[in-house]
Order: sequence, then structure tokens, then C-alpha cells
Amino acid sequence: MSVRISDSTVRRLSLYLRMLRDLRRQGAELVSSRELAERTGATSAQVRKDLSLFGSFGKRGRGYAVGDLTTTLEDILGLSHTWRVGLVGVGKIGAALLGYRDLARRGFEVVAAFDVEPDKIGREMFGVRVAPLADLARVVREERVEIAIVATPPEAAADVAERLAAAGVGAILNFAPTEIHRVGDVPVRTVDVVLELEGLSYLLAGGRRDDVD
Amino acid sequence: MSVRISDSTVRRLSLYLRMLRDLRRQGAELVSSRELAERTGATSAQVRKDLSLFGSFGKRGRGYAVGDLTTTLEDILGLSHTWRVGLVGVGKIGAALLGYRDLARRGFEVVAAFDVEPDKIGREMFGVRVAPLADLARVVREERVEIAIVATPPEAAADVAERLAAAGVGAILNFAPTEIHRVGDVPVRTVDVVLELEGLSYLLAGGRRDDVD
DNA sequence: AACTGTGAAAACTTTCACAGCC
DNA sequence: GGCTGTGAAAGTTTTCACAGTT
Repeated sequence: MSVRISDSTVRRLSLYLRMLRDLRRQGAELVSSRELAERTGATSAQVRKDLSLFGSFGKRGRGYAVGDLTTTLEDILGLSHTWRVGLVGVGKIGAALLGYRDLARRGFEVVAAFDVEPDKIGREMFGVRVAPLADLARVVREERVEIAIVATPPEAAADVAERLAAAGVGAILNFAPTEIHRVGDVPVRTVDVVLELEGLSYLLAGGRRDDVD
Repeated sequence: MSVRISDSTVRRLSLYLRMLRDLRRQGAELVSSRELAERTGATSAQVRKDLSLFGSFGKRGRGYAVGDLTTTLEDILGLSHTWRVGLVGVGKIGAALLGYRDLARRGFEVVAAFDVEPDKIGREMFGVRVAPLADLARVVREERVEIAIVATPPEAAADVAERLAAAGVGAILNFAPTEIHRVGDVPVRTVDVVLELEGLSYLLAGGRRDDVD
């Protein structure tokens, strides 16, 4: 086993999982690759290929068992356990994330928050006490933070990422509009709203439109 | 011209542009593909290939002129003009986006906002009056909204997207955790924080086995 | 008949490597 | 010597198409 799984495959697995959970809630028992494809923007062959990279979960002639495939995907994606998340930077975006219920509901619990602003430090926001950035290492260890979200101004982001990695965080989601490269062996993903808007701008400005969704 | 440009290329162009603007501010005149690559996580060959898809902008033996390449990329990405953006859903995420200065600074001005909550309608938030969702079509036309951001609960997102497309919006950025497929010929991009976290979860859960076996 | 699992083919993207220019 | 521009090669991802299973 042990093939390298591409980013796009993992992304699609997440989409399949979201749909499977919906189906499970609605009481569906079986789902075909075609149905999974339709509502996730993939093709049925792609769905089958993606799943087959991890094993044979379907029943020929029938489809996939919704319940089983849901837990299988949760296992593959590491979502059987709730992740302990630390949030650095409680500005507009950080605060919105703190208040975003879906995080906890979908397996990511924010257990620590940090900021440098004196009037934010010590305050409790959405059930989490904001700690001073200076205490980052100690609090990350005490709260056993596994994944960190960086929502600081761009000029602070790289330094914060270093310190998070040094404190033992396993992965970083970066919201600052600056590229952070993997710090040591800690993977980093960047979410940049403006980047996404620029992609749309490109299409509107005359870039070929037949290939995005 | 008119080659098909991939999504990843466009994404990298945005990164190059961000770096070029920094360089311009610092007064740099020339930049090499290697320098552009280093700080954007690309390779120098990739930078040259990406740019060469649109023309020959460099000077052999010297590099690229920072100022010229900046405006060239702004043109390619459609950023010579400021886009008029409409925001649907002024909940936590929507409000954070409204207050996010970088949008306007980087060429995307929010000129209209919508919600269904009676206590939000009519209020002015960050300089934009919140209109009732029922007035969507009229306000979109009056304010000449070109790009819309959907930040509604997932169950409302698809319907809102339809109405936006019908009202003449040219592209949609979707923040609701549900897949929206291209509506007619209106491209849609989805940003989903949980999806990104799940990608990291996958890596932490053992998906990383880089080159083991 | 319906649908999965999967090799093989096709399409696409990245990297290489070097001619040409400053 | 340093650097771009680019065909060709290598690598990766998607699609095809069909044997096999219920």
C-alpha cells in the first residue's frame, strides 16, 4: 500500500464525506459513485478511483454503504478524534473563526487563543480566554494544541509560524496574506480570500471561462 | 494568444503579483525568476513558464523589470479596475469580510450587503447599508455589482447563487460549506475553512508517508 | 441490469536542459 | 556570468472502457 495521495484527491474525499453525512442524516443506505459525483462536481470514475486508492469499499452492482463509507472516510481523514486547535490573532477574521460553530461541530475545537492587544488579552471570547502571545509556547503545550490557525497581520505571520512549530504544533492553517512555507516538517496551508477573488477577476477579465468551478 | 491557463498558474500569478508589489514599494527595479520563485514556493522554471504563457516580459541576462511586470500582471488578472462586490449574508464571516480592509486595498470594493435578519437590515456596517435579501436583484443592478460573495447558511446558498446569477453578477465566491456548481456561465469558487483543516488532519493522521515504501 | 474496481490511454502540469541574449 | 524563453522529457492526474460481482 502507501501510495502518495494528491491534494486534490484529499479535497474531494472531504466533499464526499460532507455529502455522505447529509445522506446518513436523511437515512439513505446506499449511494452510487454517480450520485456522489453529481453533488461534488467530480465524475463517477474519479469517485471510484479516489476511493479505490484506499481499498475496496463498494458492493458491485449496488453502490457504497453510506454508514460504512462515512466512517471509513472519517478514519482516512483523521476525523475520528476531535482536533485541539489554537488560534493566533483575534482580530476580525480570528474572532469570526472563534465564533464559527461549524468548526467544533465538524471536529475542530478551538482550545486556545492568542493576541498582542492588551485590551483583548484576558478577555473570554466565545468560551476561550485570550492569552498573551508571549505565552504561546507554554499555553500550546498546556492545552495540547495540535493544529494552529494563524490570523495575524502578514508581517507577524512567519515568526508566529516558527514559534508554533517550535512549540510542537503539528500543522498550520494560515489566513495571513503572505506565503508561509512548511516550517521544518510542519505542513502549512494558506487561505487567502483576495487570491480567490483575483482568480475570479482573471476569468471576468477575459481569461478562458470554460474550466472553473 | 488564448491558450488555456490552468487554475494553478493563475493562483501563482497572484502570488507573483503580491511579491512584485512589495518589491516595488521597496524600490527594487529588477527581479529574477529565481527570486520570485523563492518567496512564492514555486521553481524558477515554473515562474518563467507561467509568464511566458502570456508573452516575453523579461530581459535575458538581467531579469524582469519590477514596475512593468507588476502592471502587466495586474492587466492579465483584471486588476487595473476596482471590482464592485456584493456581499450576501452579514453573519460572523460576512461581517468580518465587510470589515476587512485588504479587500478594498487590493481592488475589491464591497458596495452592497444583504441579509434576512430584520435587526441587521437598514443598519450601516463598515460604510455599507445592509439591504433586505428580497431587494437583491434591484440593488445588484443599481450598484452594478460584478462579483458576489455568498456568506449565508449552507441551505440558502444555492438559491442565493441562482438569484445572483439571474441578476447579472459575473462571478461568485462561496463561503457557505456547500458545493455550488457553476450557475449558467457564472463561475463559482468555494472557500471552506473546514475543508482546509481536514486536509491538514489527513496529513497528521498519517497520510503523509512521504516516500516510505 | 446496475454498479464497482482498475489497468491502459489521454490529458495536463512540472521539470529539465540548453540556445540565445545581455 | 547571469538570466530568460522554450521545446522536449518526465511526472502526475483524469478519463476511458470493460471485466467482474451482486
